[in-house]
Amino acid sequence: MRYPAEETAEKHEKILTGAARLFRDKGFANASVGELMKSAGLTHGPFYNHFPSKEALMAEAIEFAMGGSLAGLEKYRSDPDGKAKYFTAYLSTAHRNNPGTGCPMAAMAVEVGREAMLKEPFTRQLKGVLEKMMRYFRWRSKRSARSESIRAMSAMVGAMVLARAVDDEALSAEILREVRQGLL
Amino acid sequence: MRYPAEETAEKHEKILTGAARLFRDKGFANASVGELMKSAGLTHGPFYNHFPSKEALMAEAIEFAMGGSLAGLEKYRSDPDGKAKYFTAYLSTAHRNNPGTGCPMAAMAVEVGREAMLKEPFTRQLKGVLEKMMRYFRWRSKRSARSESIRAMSAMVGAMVLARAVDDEALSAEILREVRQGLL
DNA sequence: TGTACATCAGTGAACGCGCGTTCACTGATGTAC
DNA sequence: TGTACATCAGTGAACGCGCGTTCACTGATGTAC
Repeated sequence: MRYPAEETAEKHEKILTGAARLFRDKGFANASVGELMKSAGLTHGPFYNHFPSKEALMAEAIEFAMGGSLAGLEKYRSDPDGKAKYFTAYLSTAHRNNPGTGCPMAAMAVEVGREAMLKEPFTRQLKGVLEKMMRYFRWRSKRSARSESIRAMSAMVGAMVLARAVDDEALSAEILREVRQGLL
Repeated sequence: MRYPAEETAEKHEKILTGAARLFRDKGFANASVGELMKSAGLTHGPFYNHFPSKEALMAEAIEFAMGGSLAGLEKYRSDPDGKAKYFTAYLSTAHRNNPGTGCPMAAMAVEVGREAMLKEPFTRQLKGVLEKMMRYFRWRSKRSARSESIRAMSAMVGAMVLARAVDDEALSAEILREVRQGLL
């Protein structure tokens, strides 16, 4: 049956939100179209009314999730302690334990590296994150802002990836703590 | 037909070598048992003569690949410039372009984080790498060796993961370069 | 040392399963007159 | 304003496919006598 246009747009958004979470939690390969649609409260059929393919949804989900990260940076803007607060929130066990709502770079970048079609949106959004980090935080100097941002981003992503893969709670927490202290 | 015992051991090794490469290149989910066996010059059937399941092979492949990384550290041992050489080799475009023979942490850690059974071997081997980094390289002080090793490892893994996901050669090279300069 | 037989890794067809994707159908909504 | 009809997102069965895994069979090797 036909549905009001606004409901359709709402459902598109719901699929995207669920996909952004499930892709980060389980990876692109392990999150099935049926599961994604279920998370939006629909059966799997109408998926193709919204997206031309699973790969197209992956690309949109990357944009969506990275856009969320970008928006998340706003609240640290023009806070003199913004940088320290951001690093501390990023390198927390809460973030480690919730990949589905966490940093898309830590959760998705490895798979993006294997799928050429996903690199373009990822790269574009990463540039946006980098620019905001440079502008919103207080770095040692204006000249070093870009270098420092790249180094901080790499250290945080690496720490999160390793902390999640490690079985030993003490070591996992140590990785997060050491990298945080190295950055502050 | 029956085969000499040494050939069987050789084939086991061949499957493992191929798996360690293919898992790093394509990810666990995207490397099929059939493909793995083909890379060892066999049909898919006898896989279960060698391994009880694909998951068991994943665990062995992690051990094998991480063991290779560990062995690779030996050549930097007791070279006063060992640390700088290691960081430079790690953060090279050659390494970035060849995940299949590169760092298992950068290639596998995200998926390990999603599969409880794989965390134990990964964690054990990571501890080995960390210990060798502490002992083989010259750090600012003995007391800071562990912190510095953890920070360097995190920065390198993060840089590699991001450099591989990025579409823009200039930015990808910049990430590797900046992190290298930050560590030296 | 020679012969008969048990061993067991490799073969390749087959299994059930879940995947991404397609499609004929439904029926409330929006629109033409 | 009321009526007839076209629209189109959702339904759910079905498609072909490749996956991990199983299995009856093969036949050179190793071993018992």
